[in-house]
Amino acid sequence: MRAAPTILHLDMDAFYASVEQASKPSLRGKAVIVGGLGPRGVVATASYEARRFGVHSAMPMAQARRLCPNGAYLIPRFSLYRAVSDVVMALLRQLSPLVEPLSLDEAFVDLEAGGTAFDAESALETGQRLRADILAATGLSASVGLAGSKMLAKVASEEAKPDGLLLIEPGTERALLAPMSVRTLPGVGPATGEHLRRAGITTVGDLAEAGEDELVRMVGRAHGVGLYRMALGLDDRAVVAERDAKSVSVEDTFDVDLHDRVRIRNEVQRLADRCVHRLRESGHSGRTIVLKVRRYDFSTLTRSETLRGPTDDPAVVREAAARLLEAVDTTGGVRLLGVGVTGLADYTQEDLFAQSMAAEAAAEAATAGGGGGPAAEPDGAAEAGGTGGAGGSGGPAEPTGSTGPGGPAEAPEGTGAAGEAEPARERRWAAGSDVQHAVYGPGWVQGSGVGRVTVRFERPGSPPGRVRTFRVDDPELEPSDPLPLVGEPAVGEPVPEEG
DNA sequence: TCTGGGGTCCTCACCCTC
DNA sequence: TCTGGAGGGTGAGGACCC
Repeated sequence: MRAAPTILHLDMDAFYASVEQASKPSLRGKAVIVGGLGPRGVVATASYEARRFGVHSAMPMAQARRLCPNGAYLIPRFSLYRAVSDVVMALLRQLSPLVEPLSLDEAFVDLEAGGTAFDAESALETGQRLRADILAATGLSASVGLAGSKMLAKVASEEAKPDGLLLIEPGTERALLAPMSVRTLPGVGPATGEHLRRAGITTVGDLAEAGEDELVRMVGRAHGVGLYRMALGLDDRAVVAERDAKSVSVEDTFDVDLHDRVRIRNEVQRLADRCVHRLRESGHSGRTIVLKVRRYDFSTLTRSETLRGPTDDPAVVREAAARLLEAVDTTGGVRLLGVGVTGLADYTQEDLFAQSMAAEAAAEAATAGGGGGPAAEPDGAAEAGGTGGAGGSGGPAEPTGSTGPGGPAEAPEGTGAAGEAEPARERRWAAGSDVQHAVYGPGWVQGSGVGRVTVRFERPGSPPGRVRTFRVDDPELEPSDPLPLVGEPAVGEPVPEEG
């Protein structure tokens, strides 16, 4: 039996870059590249204008700058992207209760389950209406794929990009897929693609011809069976609305490799705290602690330890991470450190009991005048990016992307100047971030350096605004929250001048 | 100036128990 | 008592995705 083409795959076009263009009118039609701006940053999203220069996601930012020196380079503003994504996902949920978000800008929808489509005609109509609704609600374009399965719907939206819609008619799948590159199929990345190419398999048609046994021999059981079925256009995975997280992790890449063992230890502790913070936010505890280390030569290793029971105690995670670090040789330097927790469990009574015991023990230790042990730290120590005083390290680390070009270097290692009044740090203005000026109103940072910050005063829906330069410590300039892309009345705000 | 961050899934090796 | 195999748990690494 052929499935009706009622699985919809939605893909927002160049999402982060499009949001930036919508919120910054002077960037419309220009090459916009969003990603980490530090020396080790990579491109998260490039606008279609930037793609014409060969810039694409996951490319090192330095390479992107060489290819497209006149592009606008911006840091990601996830809070804004999340807000826009919420609007889009709400529109999808009006179509069906079965919506499976894959990321901020992508989702599957089972239209039949929502009663909004039951055949090709009604699916097409729904898809077109959805694209129009998204445009009206966000000002952004989206591509839609419609087919009888998730895999084919995703292939369809990929083919429809940008700003298009494609429906794959039941019965035409194999003929459509056959000439396509194996890389079209989800799960075939650079390594598998190269592996297949060496065996003379470059198209989906070649995959189908090779047969299941041959593919299993080449790429393993699970992958081989899956690949063969996809090559035949077969995919019966259901759209799943709710998925449980399986792990929580945090990691930082450093602008400069870390060598100092004390500093490395401190960073691991800080990451452990951040990880626990995220773990608690998600309402989980976890049993296996994972330490990730990427060394100076980009070789990556992980070390893990499974506890007797799940925990969300920062002291326990810190200690486990520290133990794991002891077994890792870091001579030569490390460029990335990460701490993760897997084997997640729901919050349980046992956990609460264990924690209260730990808290009691900590309180006792404190009253006994011990002091110092990490286990004695109050709960608040898990707060991410908190006061920074707990760790005693030389100030918070600078993850890649946080500094602008030519920004001040991170604090020197081992400067434990606790107690001494630190010299006031120069205010930093990351390119692309939102600001509010007491006189000129809302704007965004176009660039900064040598004590100056350049701001363009414009807002979503306004004409391109004018640029002004201020001292970085100008008291009239404040960081601000992003403005909504659509529907914000510009009452009482100064109107940007045409520049 | 090479190569982010947060995930998922799979494979393989090793150890232990039955 | 010894041996072999199955199967689960654990640890490490690789590939992939957005």
